[in-house]
Amino acid sequence: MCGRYNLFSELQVIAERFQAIEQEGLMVEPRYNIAPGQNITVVISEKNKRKLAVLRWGLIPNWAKDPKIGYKMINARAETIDIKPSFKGLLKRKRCLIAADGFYEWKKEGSQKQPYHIHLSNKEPFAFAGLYDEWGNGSEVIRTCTIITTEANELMEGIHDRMPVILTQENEKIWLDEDVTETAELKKIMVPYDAAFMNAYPISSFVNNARNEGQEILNSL
DNA sequence: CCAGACGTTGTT
DNA sequence: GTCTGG
DNA sequence: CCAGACGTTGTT
DNA sequence: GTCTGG
Repeated sequence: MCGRYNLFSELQVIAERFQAIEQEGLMVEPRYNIAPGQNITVVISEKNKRKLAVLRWGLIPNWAKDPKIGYKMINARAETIDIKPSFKGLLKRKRCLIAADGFYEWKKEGSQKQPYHIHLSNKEPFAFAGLYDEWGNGSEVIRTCTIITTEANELMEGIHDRMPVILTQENEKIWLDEDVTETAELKKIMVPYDAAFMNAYPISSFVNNARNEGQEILNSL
């Protein structure tokens, strides 16, 4: 699955990488330990114009009575996303890119858990496939999102059996294309990223506590 | 029809 | 054990 | 994801 | 809102 990640590239680099021009109230600080429940930077397309936006990680469906449900909805399985009532509708109309430089997974080693940092070999930022929604109860409005997961590729297999869906730049276009509503076409691109272009290495358990921040999180053990 | 859930992960 | 908060 | 709390009453 | 279970 994907329950923690990082985004430390400069805002300008991110905006350029995703061809996203407009920005609204953006998180500028580099983040090395992004956790569910926090505000994150995403790319949304409206009328074919890409813009950066800030959403809370942990989807609260618009029909939810209790927003606490968001703490459980941090991921959506690609395999069933088109049949689950919570995600089905969003897949057609509320897709977003979630900008990242890397993510963390914990490998079970007996009773221990060893965290790993996973990133692209070229060290460039990339995007998770995500869904978002807007929730309100009359007095407040919360915009939230979730990260889609798929089975592990050859690199991830040794660490964990699931991984987030990372889109190629070509597939990012399809994902943000508002004219694309065919589930089949979208399912085709929710697949494990090519392991040949990824790298993973063990890091300190300093990352475990979500209050910990700082570049040293990326240091190899 | 209405009522009630709606999620993923990992572990058992 | 289960839920909430970071 | 992991860490950390998890309760009520009455008093300050 | 939409789906499942009774």
